[in-house]
Amino acid sequence: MKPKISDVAKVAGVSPTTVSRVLNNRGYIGEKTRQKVDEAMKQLNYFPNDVARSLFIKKTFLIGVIFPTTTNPFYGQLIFHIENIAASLGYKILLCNSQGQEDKERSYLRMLQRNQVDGIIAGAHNRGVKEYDIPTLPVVGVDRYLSENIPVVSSDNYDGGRQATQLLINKGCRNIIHINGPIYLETPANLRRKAYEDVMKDNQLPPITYETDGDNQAVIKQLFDENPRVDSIFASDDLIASAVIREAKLRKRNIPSDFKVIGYDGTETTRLLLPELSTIQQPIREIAEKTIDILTKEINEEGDRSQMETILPVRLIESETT
Amino acid sequence: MKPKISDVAKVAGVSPTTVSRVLNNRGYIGEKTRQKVDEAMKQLNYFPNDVARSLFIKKTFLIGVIFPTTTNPFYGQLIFHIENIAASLGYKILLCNSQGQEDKERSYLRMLQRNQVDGIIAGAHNRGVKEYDIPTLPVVGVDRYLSENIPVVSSDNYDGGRQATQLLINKGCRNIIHINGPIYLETPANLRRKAYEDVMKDNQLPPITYETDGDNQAVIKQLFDENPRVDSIFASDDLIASAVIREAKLRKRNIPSDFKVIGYDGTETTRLLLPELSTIQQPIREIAEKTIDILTKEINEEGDRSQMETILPVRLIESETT
DNA sequence: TTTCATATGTCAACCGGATGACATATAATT
DNA sequence: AATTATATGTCATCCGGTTGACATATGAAA
Repeated sequence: MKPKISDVAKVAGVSPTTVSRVLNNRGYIGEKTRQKVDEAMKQLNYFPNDVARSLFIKKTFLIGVIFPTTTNPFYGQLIFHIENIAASLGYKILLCNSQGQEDKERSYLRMLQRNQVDGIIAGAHNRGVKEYDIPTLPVVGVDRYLSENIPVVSSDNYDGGRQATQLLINKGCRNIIHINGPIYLETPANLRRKAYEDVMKDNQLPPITYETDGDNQAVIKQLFDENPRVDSIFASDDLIASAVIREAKLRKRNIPSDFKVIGYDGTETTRLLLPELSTIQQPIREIAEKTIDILTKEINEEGDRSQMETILPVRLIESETT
Repeated sequence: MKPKISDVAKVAGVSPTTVSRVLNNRGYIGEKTRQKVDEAMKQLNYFPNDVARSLFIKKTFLIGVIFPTTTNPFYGQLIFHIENIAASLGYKILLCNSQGQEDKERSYLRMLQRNQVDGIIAGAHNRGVKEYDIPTLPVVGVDRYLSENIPVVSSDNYDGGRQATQLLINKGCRNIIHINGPIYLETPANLRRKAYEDVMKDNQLPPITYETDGDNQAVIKQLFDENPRVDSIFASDDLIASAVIREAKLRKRNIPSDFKVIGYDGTETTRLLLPELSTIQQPIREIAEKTIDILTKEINEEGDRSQMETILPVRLIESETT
């Protein structure tokens, strides 16, 4: 049986209350007593039961984190930083991979509430999941509009889209196509596409966009078939950009002289595996920092309801595909 | 204030015990009563408090997961599958990024015990962290020997190393160099190197190994400088392999005619970003499955202490760098 | 000598829910 | 009419730790 406070008290020869006082540094405690208690805890290999503690203090120091999948390098890196910063503040992470499925998202939300998390960070969101509006529970969205009452942190997607498109134009491209993931999500990431369209129009160029539903390869083939004169592609993330490069090489296009590609995200993993890819790098660490900052302030009821949207600057990385 | 069982009872016009009976499906419950209770719960937006429940039943359905970092695509994908399978069994994941630091690992272990996790899955391990030997708590290691009493799940690293080396030899390479990450970890992954050395010796070829401490690029440059005649490299993971390719291209080596590279891991992300890389693919999903299978059996005290090591087969992916 | 800060103990209530014991009531069976 | 399965209520206890109230003891300062 796991030892409890009363067991520690017996071994140390003090009262349970005294042990609790030592644990929580409350009231008067003598130096010798503290030592006796510490020794007893070590001897019994005692660990305070945070479940019991949480029940009483009505706080778990748990943060629920919902993203589509840790497999994607962007989310993997973002979650790493979130966990990291949270841990430094004494918070622990309950991990949820929603996989873009509404029902999973809903059931995770129930689960997190049953577990009495102190707050939720979510970057997954299907239209129609209204369950995020929980009056009693702080929630922060990352790159996703969850509800009018929920603060969002994202990078400057519009500026990123603008920079990417402008770069291609500056390099002399005219037949620039944008390709993005599922657009039905109400996400600030759609601004990348909007910026692309705006910049194209400003330059009297016709915007053409494709959308992948997951099968990147098929859509990209179609794109090339339907647009033989395409001279560059702005992909809404680096994975798609990579598939584009692949297909372009198969079609004997010369990168970057004959054909240019720029991606989006600029994760550590992409930089390592595909350093030649030009891309728009998101400030992942800063997004994590800001998100936790807002969330913990809401948890401690110091939330600033005036700033509902936080936008962080992106950085253009010019490499060898542009 | 969050509603509790007694609030639900009041609204439904029944006793708290009856509500608890409905929640746990225990004893006799009338259909009308069940409906009244369900409605009351919906009306109050009631969620059972799992903290209180856990305290009483002495089970949290929490699994602590400790790996170096979710940023690495191998761990990201592994954790995704672990979370996924765990969720389907009603378990939740407490995520820990140890970053290869002993002190972090230790403090995570304390944290997990305080939180009364039902079990721990760990793939991080620094020599000297003996705290994994927790008599009362099921632990399973992934690709890491944590202690003599802790079961390990890994892929067949020796066979992977053998296949990789043999492939290079079969392709006519003779100056094959192995490069791996920090080797001081007591990990089955060291078998990759052992296999490389064995195969080389079997073929009367001198094994040469390099070790990176994190700064891949520097070590790789040094490797090329010191071994101008190197004709192929077996890297212990795909990220290193990618850096090797990078450097080889800088040195105008022609891949694969003039110079060959094979990596290790074969994650989804690598396959997407660097599909041309030949590699040894680990069965990540199966590793996750087996790990959880062993862990849950230990949690339910159906553990099979005879099988302390589980080794799953790897798969050679021949692509364009060999 | 009195006063007070320090140190520790005892005791009870509480956090929210689970559960066993027991009482009671209704309706269906025998 | 007696028995039994079904349905619900009351009550107390427990899970492990926190906290406030109150008592008591000691040594130092006033």
